[in-house]
Amino acid sequence: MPRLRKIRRSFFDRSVHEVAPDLIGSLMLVNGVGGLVVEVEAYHHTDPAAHSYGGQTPRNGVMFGAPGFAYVYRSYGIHWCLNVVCEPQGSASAVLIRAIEPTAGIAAMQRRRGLTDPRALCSGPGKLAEAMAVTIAHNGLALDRPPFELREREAEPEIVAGPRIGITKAVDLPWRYGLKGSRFLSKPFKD
DNA sequence: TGGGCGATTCGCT
DNA sequence: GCGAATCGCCCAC
Repeated sequence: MPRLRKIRRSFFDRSVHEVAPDLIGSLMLVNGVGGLVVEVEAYHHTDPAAHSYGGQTPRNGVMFGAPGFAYVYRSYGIHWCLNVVCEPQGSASAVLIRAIEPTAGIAAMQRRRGLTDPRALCSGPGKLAEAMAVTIAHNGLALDRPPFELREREAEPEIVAGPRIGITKAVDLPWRYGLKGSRFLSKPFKD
């Protein structure tokens, strides 16, 4: 397997609507555990569904900082969700990582998740955070340094888009992106 | 200081 | 398909 090019922090210094689809197919590892990104969602600061929409708070502070850093928050009081901050500093926009196709450290993920089916390990934002052991401790960490490792995809994949999941505002915006035909999505895309 | 809510998941029907 | 679990965050009081 050829050595994949490392994703630099400048990769994220672009519109979420460019970064989000460009992340599909890339390799994301945390302490060597992870796989290929197959599903993401874009959250723009002008978007009522974005955490940053109502202004800066202690929770979402990282979103207002520099691009290329991890924004981690707790969802429903139970799960952790991993985002990557995008766009020029201060625009408070991010991409939520929603699903990953496991390729590395599968045994560790199976142990953390308490199940073995590879398709169930990372098919949802809370699931992949648990499988990759992402917590609030990762909030604000740079994505181009350990424990994170991101590598560019080799070829341009076929990408599908659709409405985002689990939100109550701006529900019609088609800002969910996925790898076409992937069996590792949190939910199938409607054709 | 307190109540409502949420970028979810899982088990049960 | 539906609803409970579960708790940090945030704004109103």
